[in-house]
Amino acid sequence: MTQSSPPPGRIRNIAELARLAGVSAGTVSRALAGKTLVNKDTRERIQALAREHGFRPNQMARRLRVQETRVIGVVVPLGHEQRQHLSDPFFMAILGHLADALTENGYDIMLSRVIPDADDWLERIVDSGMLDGVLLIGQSNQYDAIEQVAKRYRPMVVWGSNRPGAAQCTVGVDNRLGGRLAGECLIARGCRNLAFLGEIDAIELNERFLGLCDAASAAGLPQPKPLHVHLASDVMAEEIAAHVAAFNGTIDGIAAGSDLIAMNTVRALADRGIVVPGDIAVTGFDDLPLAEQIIPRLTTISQHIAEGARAMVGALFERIAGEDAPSVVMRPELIRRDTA
Amino acid sequence: MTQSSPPPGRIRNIAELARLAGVSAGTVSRALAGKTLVNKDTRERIQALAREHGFRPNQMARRLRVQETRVIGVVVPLGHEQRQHLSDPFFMAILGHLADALTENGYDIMLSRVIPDADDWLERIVDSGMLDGVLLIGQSNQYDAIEQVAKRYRPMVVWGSNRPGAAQCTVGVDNRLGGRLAGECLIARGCRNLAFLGEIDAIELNERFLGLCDAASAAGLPQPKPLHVHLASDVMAEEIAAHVAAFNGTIDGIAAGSDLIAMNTVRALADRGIVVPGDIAVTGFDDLPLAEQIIPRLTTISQHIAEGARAMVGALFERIAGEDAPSVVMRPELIRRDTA
DNA sequence: ACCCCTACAACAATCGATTGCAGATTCTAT
DNA sequence: ATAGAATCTGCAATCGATTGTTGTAGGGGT
Repeated sequence: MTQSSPPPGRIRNIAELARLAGVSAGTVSRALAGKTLVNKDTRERIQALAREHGFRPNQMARRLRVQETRVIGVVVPLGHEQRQHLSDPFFMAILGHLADALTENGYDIMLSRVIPDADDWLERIVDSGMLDGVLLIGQSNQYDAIEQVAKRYRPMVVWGSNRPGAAQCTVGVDNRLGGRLAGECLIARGCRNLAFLGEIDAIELNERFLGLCDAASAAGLPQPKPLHVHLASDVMAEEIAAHVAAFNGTIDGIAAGSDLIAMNTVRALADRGIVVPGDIAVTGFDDLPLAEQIIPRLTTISQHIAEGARAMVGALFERIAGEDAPSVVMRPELIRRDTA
Repeated sequence: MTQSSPPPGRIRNIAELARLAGVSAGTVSRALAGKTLVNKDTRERIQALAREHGFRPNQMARRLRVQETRVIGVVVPLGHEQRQHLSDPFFMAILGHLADALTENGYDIMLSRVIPDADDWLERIVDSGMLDGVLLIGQSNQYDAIEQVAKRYRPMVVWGSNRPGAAQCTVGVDNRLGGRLAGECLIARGCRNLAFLGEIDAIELNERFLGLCDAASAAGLPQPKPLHVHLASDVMAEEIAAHVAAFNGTIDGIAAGSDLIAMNTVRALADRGIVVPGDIAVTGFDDLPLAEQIIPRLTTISQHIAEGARAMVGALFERIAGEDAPSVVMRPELIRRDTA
């Protein structure tokens, strides 16, 4: 608004500005950085000149020189499910919180949605020289590949499951416990025939399923049935509808692998006139904001996403500083609402 | 898996690899780039050596040199609503599609969530030297600031409204027409007292409201009431609940500014025992995937998000190539489902 | 008047890769 | 055997900023 005076001839680098100001490039650099090493008058004169010409130092050059990029890679590996979309609400919820925490600390975000075809996909990212650190959202089916890199590349934190003796620093909930909580909730309602809806190949969902089995056997119930559901949102709805159609009263409790799956399941059940939770009870997993905004409100297992995102960023900064942040395992929490 | 042989001493740059291979740095560079200028044997030998030592050229240096970064900035300006979160499902839906299109073309994504406090927020981004182009998601209340930059910086495309004579290249739907479609749908159902739920300061929502007014006056109905709703998801639900509580039967049709608002509205109405669409009809705006996964399925105005994202990326590439891609205005489309 | 110290600015090396140009080697043809 | 062409490879400049070191001018103390 107030500022105008279009730049006469555009200044492209520090050297040109230096010539214009009648000083050397080094002095301009220090002046723009606000260093006291350069005389207050010259400093302000140079800063004014830079402002007037709309000049800003090239960040690529600066970062190459200082060997610090202030960029964090946020990487979503889509190994088990290539068609899964970045718009998966869980990614987005956690990404939002990561973005908040990172931008507050002056870091930029490089977003990568990677399909791990070549086996050096993670190497390519961490060795690109473009990043000060990496946050991985989910382990997909790439646990070993991640482990390889974690052994030598420190500034990396992974959202996912923690296995004993792992080199990678993970943040996440105890998925197995979460699965058990869901199972116990369903069983307490009187459900006797449980099913699990989700993709068992992904390590996190697999553990949730195992937790559900724990709960079932503890109650002396038959082994829950795992029903496969792709994570790609376009086919998910049909798949779930097909599963639901095949129930025929054999199932009275469903633990969904995620809130998104739960939401689609409730939708599919309603389409067939099945009452939730009266006929079939349903639990979700994640506790997305969505879960309490829809009808009916989802009973679900909270992953404490906001807290987890903060923990990831905190751990990453410690590791960038050279310290050795440990993994974090959060306690999942049953949020009882309307579906179970 | 198969590859192992841990790198003996880590190679940090091309020069070290060159020494190891007994050639010059230039040759290594050409060899790794797969140029035929270097002998096939040496080329393969060097590539094998690089693979063995897990060496990858520093991208920062490369990009500085070739003056091309292969990074596109995706920027979300949060001017009118600083508390709005990146996890807004609309951002995320479009971001997902942008990410797909950009990664397919070999570009990386730098994600920025910007609160435009300093008036040079956009300059700082486009002049950083880190980006080959910029995609802006939403104009927020920064139309003029964007216009300023668009006059001199070509490779930028904006999701939002197109005003005649604008320098910025925009992609978006005709929001006013969309608003009118929503209004006409409600009126056709027999609604007589319309309300608009949304933040009128944002240019897009304002036009949707205007379109709703168009429909109302064309039908000889009173001016619809604009009811303010923050876009921050944590307060939105309460605000909407408060509006709904104040209706007392004075409103029978609601055009929501977005699907998210519509969803929360339906939820709030259900909580008060108000039947949708029987007592009050509701339309959304966006047509997120969500809209047909929830109960009840949302009647909404489609923004053709996927198509829009492709158009943005297409236009951006043309502009990067130096051509002069025009703005795109898409036709909004009424998607009739269960809420109106 | 002389010396020393401080404050400031210029010089030049550096970050790590790319690439135009020139020099060197090998090969072919005469 | 030798000119000439063809094919490689090395040298050095370049991208644009940062920063340790060196040099110089001015001021103050004796």
